[in-house]
Amino acid sequence: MEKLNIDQVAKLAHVSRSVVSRVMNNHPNVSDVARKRVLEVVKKYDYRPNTVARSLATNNTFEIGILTTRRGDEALGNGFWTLLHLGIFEECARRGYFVRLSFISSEMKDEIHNFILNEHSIDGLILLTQEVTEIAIEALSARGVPTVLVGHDPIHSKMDSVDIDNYAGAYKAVEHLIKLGHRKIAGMFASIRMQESEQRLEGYKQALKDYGAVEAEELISIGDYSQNCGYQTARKWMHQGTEMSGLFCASDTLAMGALLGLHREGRAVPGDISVVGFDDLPIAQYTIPPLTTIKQPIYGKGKRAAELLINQIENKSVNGLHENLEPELIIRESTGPAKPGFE
Amino acid sequence: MEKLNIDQVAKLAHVSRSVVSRVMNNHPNVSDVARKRVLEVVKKYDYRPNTVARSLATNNTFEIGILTTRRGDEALGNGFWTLLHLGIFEECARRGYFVRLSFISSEMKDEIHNFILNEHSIDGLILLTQEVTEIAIEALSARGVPTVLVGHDPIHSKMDSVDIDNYAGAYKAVEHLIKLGHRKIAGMFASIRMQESEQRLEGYKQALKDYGAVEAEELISIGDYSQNCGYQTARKWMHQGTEMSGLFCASDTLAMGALLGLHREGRAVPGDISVVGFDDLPIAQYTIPPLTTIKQPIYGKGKRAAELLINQIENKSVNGLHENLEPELIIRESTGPAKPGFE
DNA sequence: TTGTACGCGTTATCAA
DNA sequence: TTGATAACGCGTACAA
Repeated sequence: MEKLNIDQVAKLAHVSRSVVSRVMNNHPNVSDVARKRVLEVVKKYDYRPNTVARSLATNNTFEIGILTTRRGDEALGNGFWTLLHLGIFEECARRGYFVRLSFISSEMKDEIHNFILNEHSIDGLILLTQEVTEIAIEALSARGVPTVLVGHDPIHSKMDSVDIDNYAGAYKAVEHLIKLGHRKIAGMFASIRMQESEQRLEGYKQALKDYGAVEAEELISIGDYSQNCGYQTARKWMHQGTEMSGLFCASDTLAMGALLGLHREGRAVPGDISVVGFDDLPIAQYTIPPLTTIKQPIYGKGKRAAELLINQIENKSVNGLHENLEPELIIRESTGPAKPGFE
Repeated sequence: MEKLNIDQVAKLAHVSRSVVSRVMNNHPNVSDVARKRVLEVVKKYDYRPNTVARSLATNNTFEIGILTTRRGDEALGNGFWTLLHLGIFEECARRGYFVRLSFISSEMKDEIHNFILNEHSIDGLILLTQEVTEIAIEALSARGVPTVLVGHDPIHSKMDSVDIDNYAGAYKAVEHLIKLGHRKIAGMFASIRMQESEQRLEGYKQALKDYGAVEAEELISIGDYSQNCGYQTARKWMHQGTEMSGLFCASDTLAMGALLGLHREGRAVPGDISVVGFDDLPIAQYTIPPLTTIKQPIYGKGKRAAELLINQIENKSVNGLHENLEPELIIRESTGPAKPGFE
């Protein structure tokens, strides 16, 4: 069974190539008999138009690129990214687009030019994380590639972006602890150069303020999202004798590290300290104890980003849209009432 | 700054398009002065050859596809896949290939034909997991796409594949437990329809046999790799009063579930039961207690698969190569000596 | 409704 | 060493 091209199909169907092309692209103005003849040949020989030739003629590839942060194993290996990629992939598949995957770091700025942004090879781009945006945006701005950001970036407000309401998420987490009676609630955050992280910090602070709980600098740690950071910080606090009965971690990975750190220091969760995470990674159900956390729609974020991007590609309309999805409190077993008298 | 095409570059450099083409592709037989003139124009206008047109002319796309299992969130969200994807990506990037990402499940066999295997759009394919192989292989076999399997599949022995030595890994895990004095060692495995899983079971059994430890059907569970399965199985065994002092789990996710299950049932790890996992996911360092496990080179597996695939693409040589990488025992804190008198 | 002819931007062949 | 010219396979005005 040879591979046919459009001319051979046309000949076999006794029509011109235009007719074949119209049939393949569902264009109108094709007589029923012609269409039928073409479809028979197509089916018989399993004809598929050559994607590359089609791209050359139409100047679009039906392929989008996603740029993911390239960090260390620990940060990449937490399951967050696969879910995000999956959300993007499935929406793209639904609408007929392929997905090209890349991991980039700041060391490879040159490669981004030469490799990622190869001319005409993709229709659009999704940048995962503000970190990625900072790395790649310069190379992108020159060319006019449709782009969607996952994670708002105030500096690039003309670009579509999607995120969750980080402020609200953090607020809900702290509110939950407060309603359980906790007054001294520590917080672990990643670098506030990222808007996402800054807003989680703001939500945390505002909840403390609104409810009149203890606000103190020594109850706040700024580092990164790694388990290791959570672990080290928790141990440091315990060694220093920093008093707290609640702990909000701006990611589940931080929380996981903190859980281990607290365990090492002989503190019971939630007996001595209640812990809330952020993300609701699949593993959060299986920490010891299972983690109360703020669920963010990771898959949904990816899916929505893909939607926005494809809309942009197909309508040629740049919107400067900034969308927020809602996070949700998931109560498990790492939080409990504050001990009476502890305030 | 307009985008130029090869003809415009040629005109500006006062040469013919052929010369430009040769320069861009590092072909010989170009005079130094001509080369210099071309490179000046290229640099000045930031000219990049149109990838699509090039693909049409050369009939290769410098893009490979990877097919990942599409399972539930829990199974996808454990960090394994990102690492595997990263290994593939980085090797591809090094050799100038793009990576197209897809997630497939058995429900979408049609889409695999229509979408994934689109004509001429990729140069080769990596199938992650025997599961994926089973789903996609039929559609693939018709066309002659270079393919590499991650995870050996006895049925498709003519295709290149890469895996780790699953038998040896399991053997090492059990041997470790035995040397700590354990005699009753349970094992949790995934479906033995997968060669990978079957070999882990074999390694487990053989180690028991070689060292004269207890071999018993009731100490073996066959399910899947999910945390939930580990959790349920552990609880079931405890309820039934199944005696054991060691537990080998064929994945870290199983082990994580088991850890929680044992905890719920009031068993101390490693005080009452020592647990060994498999994979060494990044999270294995942060379970409570940190998990002793068999480390497999996840990133390296991806990298090696990409190497094999690109070799195949570029040498046009199908080898039927089956490569095994070595797993390694990582001792953390979930294993300890058997209690004296417990045998 | 159909068919012809041309363009998309390269690479490859072959003669000069 | 160079430069026409012919593919590569498809989409699409435009004319019929």
